Amino acid sequence: MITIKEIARQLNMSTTTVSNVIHGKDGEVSDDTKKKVEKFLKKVDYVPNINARNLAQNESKIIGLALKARADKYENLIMDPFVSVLIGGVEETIRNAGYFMMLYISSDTDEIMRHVSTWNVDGLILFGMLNDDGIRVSEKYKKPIVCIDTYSLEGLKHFTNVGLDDEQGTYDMIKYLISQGHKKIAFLSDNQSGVDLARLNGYKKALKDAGIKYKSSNFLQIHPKSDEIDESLAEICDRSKEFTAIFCVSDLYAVTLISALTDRGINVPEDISIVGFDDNMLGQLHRPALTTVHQDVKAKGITAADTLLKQLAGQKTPNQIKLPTHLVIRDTVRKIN
Amino acid sequence: MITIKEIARQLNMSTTTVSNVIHGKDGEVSDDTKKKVEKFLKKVDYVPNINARNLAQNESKIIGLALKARADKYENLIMDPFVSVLIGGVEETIRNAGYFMMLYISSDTDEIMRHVSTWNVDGLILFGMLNDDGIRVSEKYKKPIVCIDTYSLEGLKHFTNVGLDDEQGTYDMIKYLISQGHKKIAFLSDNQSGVDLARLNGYKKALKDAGIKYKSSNFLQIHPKSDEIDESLAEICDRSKEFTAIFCVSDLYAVTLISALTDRGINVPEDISIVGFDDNMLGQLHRPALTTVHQDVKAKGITAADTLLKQLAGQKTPNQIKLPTHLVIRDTVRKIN
DNA sequence: GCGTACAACTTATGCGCAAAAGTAACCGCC
DNA sequence: GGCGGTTACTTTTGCGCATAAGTTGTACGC
Repeated sequence: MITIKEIARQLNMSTTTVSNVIHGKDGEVSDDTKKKVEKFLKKVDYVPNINARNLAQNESKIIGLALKARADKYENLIMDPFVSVLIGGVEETIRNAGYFMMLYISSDTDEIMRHVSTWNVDGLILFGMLNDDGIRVSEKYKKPIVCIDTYSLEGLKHFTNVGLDDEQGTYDMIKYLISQGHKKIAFLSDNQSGVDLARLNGYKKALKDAGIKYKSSNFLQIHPKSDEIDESLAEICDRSKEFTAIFCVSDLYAVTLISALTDRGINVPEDISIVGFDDNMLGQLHRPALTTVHQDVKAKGITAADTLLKQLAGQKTPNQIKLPTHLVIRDTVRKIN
Repeated sequence: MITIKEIARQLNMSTTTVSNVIHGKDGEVSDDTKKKVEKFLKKVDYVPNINARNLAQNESKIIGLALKARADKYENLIMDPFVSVLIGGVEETIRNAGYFMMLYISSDTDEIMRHVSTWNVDGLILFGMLNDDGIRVSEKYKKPIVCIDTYSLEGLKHFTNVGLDDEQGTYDMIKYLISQGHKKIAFLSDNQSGVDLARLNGYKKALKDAGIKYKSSNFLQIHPKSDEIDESLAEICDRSKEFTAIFCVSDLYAVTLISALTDRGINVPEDISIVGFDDNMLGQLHRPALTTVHQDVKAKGITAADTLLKQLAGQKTPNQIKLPTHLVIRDTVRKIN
């Protein structure tokens, strides 16, 4: 790798002059030398040593994307197309802005923090952090942080959140189910916090507005860990007669559930209606095609990255960005009387 | 961020002493000072500045994972669960070895090369490169390179390839189809090079061994670009009566095709048998569940990363690693007479 | 014809770290 | 008692870059 010093030596000039040309500092250098240097740079295919540059500038041009997986969801997380689309959106945006992306997947917040400080990343995008983790990280590192899908009022004082109007999206879907004659609607999720809680609230609100009483027994818990999922699916299938429709917090769960039901001879949507949330390829390719709440995951990644880049450029950004959702009516809901 | 210099000042000793403790150079430093320094390091939560360290050491502790997307497959690539599982496998392995992963997605080899040299990565994992690209990159940067799923005899002189026995896997599947009475078997792919070509060879070989003549018209070309895919699917569906079974080079294509067929009232496996390759969640969750060739994508990522780490440690590795495949018989193949 | 302003450079410094080279004290040994 | 060897340090250097500070040379105004 050729260095500025060597280039300067060969061109018989100072390193500062070369450096000035590299940084396009016109006015500091004559057109003549500028051309000469530029030609030479191209010839030797000069690439700056990023470590030296970063050391001198005290920046890194790296944006960290930390995916925190709950230990019990690890496999699931990385399998989910949601994640790769998100990564794709972030990477593309960051790269176009001249930044680099360092990906970090862990279930340990401390490990993530160590990683962040080691690399002195310029900014951080966090996904899947527990609410308090985001705060912990942001308090320790005074770098801009953008969280994705984090629900925490306290957190919003410390970082920007990019999310959805989860409550509204769910509300719309439940309202749609009710309009199709459904009253016994279950809510399937793996936890009752953050995003899932917001969706649960939308569910409750829609029921309430329709005069249907919320029953806690209609909250169906799925255990995503690979050695438990079959059991929890079996339980849910066994109880399927209690409901006419099940709202699942993700397409993944919806499709998984439909498979389990189908295997037991319970047909969707004839015997029971199933809806999801996300609108990813899983539901799109499924037959019957999944009725679901659409969210634009790539846009989420892009928005998160854009917001972070703005903050790095010193611009103000709202501390809460909610992307819209819309219903995608396909074939897994039956109209009943 | 506290520096070694500052620590040395506060402890009233030289930076070298501190540095020696950090690097565990016993014998260079007394137990007393060692303990003192270690205590202090813990107290101030010292984290080395990686840029300075890398500059001084001329290494980076970064492994680059470059995903090259053919421009027309970009969306597709990042959507495919294949990619996220692969990323997950690589990231996990690299992280456990104390390395970091920089992810780079691009359709431009030159851009990837620039990225590589900018960051002075210690090693590179390439996926989706055209065969010659890998050689170009490896000739320019004398760093260890591991390619995934690259078919190039020439390339194997320059780098290690981690792949599958694609030919055998396909051979086994076609043989199975034939054992189920199928003779008119189509081969669906989007190109005829690399992995797909190896699978095509397996297909041809199995036909030949069964005394069935290969017809080039049985090669079905799918155009994955979003504005062309519907058209090519329609074409294929229109011709579906010509075959009793279609081998698809990926589960994604298989499931996509089944959806298209189903939408036209053509049932799988009653009217036509469809098989895939990969065995990912797409086919697992599909009903009827997809009969496919299993490959362990995570193992692929892990193996690639492991191999690279070995090379970085100066160990010899084979220049060609083929992971095994096996058939997964599920419900998309009908036995015919 | 002298001071000033400015263009076009060069020299020097430091970012934080690792490591080579240097130093000083001490111990044992013939 | 002088010398090699060892221990436990310190001083110095340099990685490649950016930049602050310094140095020319020259055109211009009065």
